[in-house]
Amino acid sequence: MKLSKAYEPKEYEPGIYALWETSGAFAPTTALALANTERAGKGEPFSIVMPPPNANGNLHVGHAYMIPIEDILTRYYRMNGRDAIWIPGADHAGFETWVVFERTLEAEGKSRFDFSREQLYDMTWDFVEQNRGNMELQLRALGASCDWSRSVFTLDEKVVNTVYQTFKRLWDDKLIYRGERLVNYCTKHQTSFADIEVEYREEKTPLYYIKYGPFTLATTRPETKFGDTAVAIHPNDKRHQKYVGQTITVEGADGSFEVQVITDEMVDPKFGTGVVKITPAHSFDDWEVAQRHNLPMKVAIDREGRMTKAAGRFAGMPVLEARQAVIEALEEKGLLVKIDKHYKTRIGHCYKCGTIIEPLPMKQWFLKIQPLAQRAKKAIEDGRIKFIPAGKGNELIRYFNELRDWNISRQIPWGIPIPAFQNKNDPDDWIFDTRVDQEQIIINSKTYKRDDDTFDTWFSSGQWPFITTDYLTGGDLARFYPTSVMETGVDLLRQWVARMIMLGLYATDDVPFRDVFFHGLVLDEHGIKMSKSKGNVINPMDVIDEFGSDALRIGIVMNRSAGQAQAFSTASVVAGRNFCNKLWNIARFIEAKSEDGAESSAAPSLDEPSVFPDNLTKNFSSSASTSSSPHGAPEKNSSKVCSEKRSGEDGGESRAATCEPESPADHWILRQLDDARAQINQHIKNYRFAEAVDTIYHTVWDDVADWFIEASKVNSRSEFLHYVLDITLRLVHPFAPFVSETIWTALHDDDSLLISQPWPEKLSFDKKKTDEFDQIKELVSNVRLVTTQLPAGKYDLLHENDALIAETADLIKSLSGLKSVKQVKQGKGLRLATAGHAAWLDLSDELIYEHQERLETHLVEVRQEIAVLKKRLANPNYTKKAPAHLVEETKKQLDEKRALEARLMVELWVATT
RNA sequence: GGGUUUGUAGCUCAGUUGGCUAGAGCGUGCGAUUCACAUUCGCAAGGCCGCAGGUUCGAGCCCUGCCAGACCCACCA
Repeated sequence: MKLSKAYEPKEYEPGIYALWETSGAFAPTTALALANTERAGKGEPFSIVMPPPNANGNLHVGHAYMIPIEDILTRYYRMNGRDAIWIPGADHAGFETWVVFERTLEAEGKSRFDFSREQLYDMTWDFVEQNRGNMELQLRALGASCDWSRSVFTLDEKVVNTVYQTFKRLWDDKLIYRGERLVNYCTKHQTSFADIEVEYREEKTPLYYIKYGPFTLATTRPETKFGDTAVAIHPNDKRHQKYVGQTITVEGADGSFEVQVITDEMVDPKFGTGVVKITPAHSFDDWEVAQRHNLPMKVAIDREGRMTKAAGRFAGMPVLEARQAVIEALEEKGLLVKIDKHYKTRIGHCYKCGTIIEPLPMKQWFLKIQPLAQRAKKAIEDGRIKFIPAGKGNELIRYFNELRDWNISRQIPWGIPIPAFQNKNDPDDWIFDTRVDQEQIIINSKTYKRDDDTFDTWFSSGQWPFITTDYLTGGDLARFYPTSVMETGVDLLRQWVARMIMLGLYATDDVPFRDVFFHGLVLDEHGIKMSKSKGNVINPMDVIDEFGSDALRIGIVMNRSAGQAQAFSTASVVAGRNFCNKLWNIARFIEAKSEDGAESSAAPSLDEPSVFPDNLTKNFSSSASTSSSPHGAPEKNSSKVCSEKRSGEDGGESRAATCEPESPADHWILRQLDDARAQINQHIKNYRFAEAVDTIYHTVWDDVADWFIEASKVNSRSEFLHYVLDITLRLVHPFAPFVSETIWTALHDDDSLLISQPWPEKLSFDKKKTDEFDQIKELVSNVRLVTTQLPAGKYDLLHENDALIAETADLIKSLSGLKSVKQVKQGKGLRLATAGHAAWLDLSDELIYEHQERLETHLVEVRQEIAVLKKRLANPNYTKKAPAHLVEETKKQLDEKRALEARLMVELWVATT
């Protein structure tokens, strides 16, 4: 029985995930940490909170980058014995979900206004509940090793309770206030938006020049004229000074009205005519001006986007219609001077339905932000939060400085209701009360009516780290706050990360996380932003279906750096798939080897995938695993110690195998693995995931497969092969968890899981032996380089009693594809330019002659390098100022190059003689 | 208007505080190979590191200017 030739991810991934999940491996203080007392408590707890994906949606390709990163971190620190948790979540995605839900209502010919708030809330809840499972299944498909038992939905009771607690505290601290402000209002969705939720588009819109009392002014919105309460000029503008301070009468489209003439810096004398009409209720600029000058406000547009009574005979018209009608009326009256049809300006749109956002005055709940912002700013300046990439911290500091009060109300039912009630008889009397399920409450015989608004999603999301860890209530997860790292997209820097820092510091007196890693946008293959309208969206589930989850993980993490928007590359996913297959075949080879070496019952059984994973632990046999069974089976093939240290009471928790290296190849591969281990440690610590993947990729492929396994074909010990595989699997696991676990469970007949194994410790090896293998490698490369240029055929390698070559003759022969390696009295043929060892390729004179040109080229190159090095050393500034070790290094290089030159000259001399 | 950021091989991208011959994946060329893997193996070609200056013993990396792109923010009627 054999493993299938190629790794088939689909056959194994769901089963493997189920094994992890049912084994409890995702929980903090894992079996590993508990069982390994000497490892437990190593370092601080590690925690990461998942940015909750939309409960109602599907994961997109951005998640396919985010989840692997968070998973790599979690698996890595878990294997390192840290008390590690990754808390998943699901987002009710207030407005996003609301839009989708409202669309289904509309499809049924219904409107939100047909239902009460409670009904709408319940309907939406059911709607989300129906769809919620998908998202979580997709997270599993990506291999997310998060602790599902701790999953938090953004409308869970504990979320609401904490949000109310925070709101109450802010209220008591006088940081919450009710204010009339201009808000960005979508007349279709009937809700206001935060500034960052408005999508500005550059558009052509006519600029009308109209007569306005004694002035002519330019406006794009003549219909708002009914809301004008002033007209402004720049303080230094000489042209209209005589009117300043006066009240003038303006003839309009529907009768005349009076406005004051004021001066304000905001007016650009060079724009239009240098005169601006001020409409405080419908323009953000004008609102500001009105605040400064204490101007009255007239509302000309209502929440439906229609003209109010103030518009006289235009009342009830939609805005755009009114604009046209007003212009026609002005033209009739001779008040229209000209129209600039080429004028372009930026117009705000609802980012969901595209409706033009109407600035409207509205009573809203506001959070006084600056006290919170300044504290957050200081925390960043003090370096209490580390940003990756670092520049993002400075960006936040600037943002905090200019941040204005935050409108936290939304006019949609799908969200957390604002716990505030208004006295029916005194509109200014608001009280905090959490009985939001009641429309009105009576307190001290006064009737209070509920505010029907809900919180902005980011008000609750902003508290996510301390909510999910139950920090305020002191649950058992409280030890994980502040969380170790927040991993999220650059696009959420302001709307989410900034708010978590502000609210975290406010509510807990501590930063919500130590590090923030920002991932960039994943673009399509050509570097274009993915969008449904462009039809270039890549569905991660399709990619998994075709290439496997591990392949997607590797492919997407590879060649990517923090914060950068970068293209998705199918080629990289293919590389990832091939990598998994490579690892798989390494395991197959090692299995086959131990089969060869095993005499009797020791046959390993690598089962057909079709039976997998049900018979997972049964069908992959015992003796195939490292030579010592838990019951102490005798070791074979080696007098050296190969043992397995196990810990845990009833077996199966964790194991650390060791096996002494013997051959140069053994020592060498241990060094390579140890280097990889150390490098990955550094890379993970620095959040350099692409480099970490690169390291493991090349270690497995180049070192383990291409050199060590190749060498093992000549001479191998099953135990040591398994030992190498064991370490390799551990190193691979955080990056390609499925394939590594599949192999692991296949090789172990107990219940042990790779996910719970310890990360490799420092490996020891003999440097002399590793050097020997390096020399063998160099010789082999040299032979390959020469023979690949020659006609196909087998050649003989000659040496004059070289100990290493003699000892490893078979190995060299095999690796180089030689006919033989022979010891001779006198070397002849082509002398190879290999350091430290004299060896000749026994070639005919013609072949040597053909090789001559190559040699000459090589010699020229080497001589050029020598010249460069000599020049560098001849420079007194270099030898004086450069660090000593670099100068030494250069000298060493020069020596090496000269030696090489000498060898090449010998080769060439032989070739030409 | 302000800010951030990018420009490195045919393509997509790495290159950490300046320091060995600037790397990877894919692609390309030549060759090999039924015995772990064609999702294979070996070898190679391919780079004025956007342009021009500057600092330095030394610059892909630091500084200045320019060219080209991306993104974010902002109140121009």
